[in-house]
Amino acid sequence: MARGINKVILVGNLGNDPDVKYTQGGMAVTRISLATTSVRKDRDGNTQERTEWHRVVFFGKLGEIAGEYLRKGSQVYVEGSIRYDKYTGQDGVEKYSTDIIADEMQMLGGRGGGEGGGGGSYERSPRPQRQESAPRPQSAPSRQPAPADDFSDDDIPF
Amino acid sequence: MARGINKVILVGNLGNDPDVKYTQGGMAVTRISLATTSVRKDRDGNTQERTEWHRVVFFGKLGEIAGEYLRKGSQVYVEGSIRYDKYTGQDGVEKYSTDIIADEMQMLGGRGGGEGGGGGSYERSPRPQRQESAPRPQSAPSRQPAPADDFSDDDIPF
Amino acid sequence: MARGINKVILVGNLGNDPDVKYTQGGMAVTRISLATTSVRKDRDGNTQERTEWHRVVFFGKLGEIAGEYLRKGSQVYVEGSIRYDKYTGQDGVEKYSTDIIADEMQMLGGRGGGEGGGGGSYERSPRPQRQESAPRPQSAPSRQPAPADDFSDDDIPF
Amino acid sequence: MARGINKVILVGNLGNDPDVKYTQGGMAVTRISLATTSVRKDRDGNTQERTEWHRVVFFGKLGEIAGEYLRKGSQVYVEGSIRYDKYTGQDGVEKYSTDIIADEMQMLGGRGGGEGGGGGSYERSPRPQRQESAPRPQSAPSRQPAPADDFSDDDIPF
DNA sequence: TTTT
DNA sequence: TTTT
Repeated sequence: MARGINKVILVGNLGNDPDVKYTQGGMAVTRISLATTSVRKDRDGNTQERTEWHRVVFFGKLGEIAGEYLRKGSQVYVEGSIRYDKYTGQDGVEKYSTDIIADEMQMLGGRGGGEGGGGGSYERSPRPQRQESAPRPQSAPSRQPAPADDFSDDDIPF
Repeated sequence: MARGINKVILVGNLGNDPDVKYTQGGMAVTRISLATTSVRKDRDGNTQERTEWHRVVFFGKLGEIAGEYLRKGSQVYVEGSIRYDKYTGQDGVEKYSTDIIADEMQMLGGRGGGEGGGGGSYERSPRPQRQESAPRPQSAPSRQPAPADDFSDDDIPF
Repeated sequence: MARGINKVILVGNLGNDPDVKYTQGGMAVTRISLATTSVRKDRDGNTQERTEWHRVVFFGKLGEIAGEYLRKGSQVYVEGSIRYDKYTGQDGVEKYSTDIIADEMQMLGGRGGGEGGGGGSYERSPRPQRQESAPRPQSAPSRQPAPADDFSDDDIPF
Repeated sequence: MARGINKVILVGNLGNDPDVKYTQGGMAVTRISLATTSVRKDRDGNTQERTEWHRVVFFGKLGEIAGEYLRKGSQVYVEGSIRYDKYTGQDGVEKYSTDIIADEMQMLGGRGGGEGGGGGSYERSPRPQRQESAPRPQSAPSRQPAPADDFSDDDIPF
């Protein structure tokens, strides 16, 4: 449960190769710098461009895939959320940073700038539940008021 | 892995109470009819309205929550994807239907029209992996090139 | 002013070249068929694919650009809204259709599948304000290959 | 034309009443602070909350509407883009800020927290085309409480 | 600083 | 009907 929606959708190109690090626990933390450019005409009719550089972070399996397949120049679709952080720099001054925490990624263009090329979409892996054994979901009612006749006993369909 | 993005974001009101059914396996399949209205001025300056009625489907845990908390008139945020189906009606004629398969929902407005009221956001539960035992993720490299110094050993953070 | 949000975001590939028609008033109405594919593992661990074919419609200037630059196989980002229509077929039977009305488009991949290639983003032009004499858009070709028979001479519809 | 997609979708509650200022040219520049809260379970099964405070900016007509109808506590849907700015503070130190530039807004919940209540959606007005004499917008109040000192007399910025 |  |  949460309260509110915080969703970001980006399509842009990487300004550099991804930066991949690992936590002590072995989780990948991959960062990219992603450019999106918008264009408008100013009041004198001149075309003006402005580029935003987004700091995008991928965790876990998604971070490994990003680190492996993305390269400087790659075009990529990213979906995630905004996170604002405040920290104290080495100079003792309070600083602020903004990151996009990715939870879905799709390489675009067939060969985005890297050699591996190829498009493909990946989702952030669900956090593994920490539990002794996987109990049967308690949410399923013991008695069904009415069958959903157009779905078999499979799990959630497409 | 997938190829393409198919994403729908809706904010609207329910035209009726949810319709909850269950598969033989006990999975909830809840359907709602969601109205979104757009307004424009026609060439004569008159205001014209048009309402789309979306058929939204919630599966599993999300379907149970939708069935429990949503009511006719409730305002809700839904995120999901479009699914087109083709089937043969009882009259032998081919028919087409379009559904929005929800994977996130948030009740809006503090008391959307039902008594339970209250807002809150819910995500579609991840499909449980079917496996003998949960093996340690092979994706974690045996050796880490560099520690991600700003994340502890926790799982994926906020 | 409106009531509700009806938003669709697609990234996919064209199954065919665009179909461009013009209203009697000279407005372009361009249709494409856009594929998005999702993949999941079924309960037996087998990979299953499912492709949705979206009918996307571009009006006006955006329709002209889509018709000019998109080609079969092109990868494209589309943003728009869902519209459901009900009509009576030639056989007297009521039918339903679902279209995505585009209001933003971006060609992806650096060379979308056509020769013109190159990416770029375009927005639906605002509806021209009613004015003394509506000059014929200069971008409309002097000869229309085919009338868009299902749209009157109005400006961009809902 | 542009290159890239930079899209943000937020649903949240205002932490304070809107701050409305006007440029010397009479354009409203309204700022709100919008909270979105996410919840997760940490590895010990405890519920953890994290709230992001988004700085959202509305320009022009949209800014006037936001200033008029939104209030502390109001729930609102906002669509826009992210803009990162870098500036030198009064202390001579370089600082960074992140804003969400809104181009669509919808009040939620039937009575957003203010008296006017009611939901409704508004889009950013298209930039007026350069014209002989730019008439002063009639919607701008005859007296501006405070100048929006960080925007010149230009129209809606990036 | 909001909200539940 | 696309794409990988």
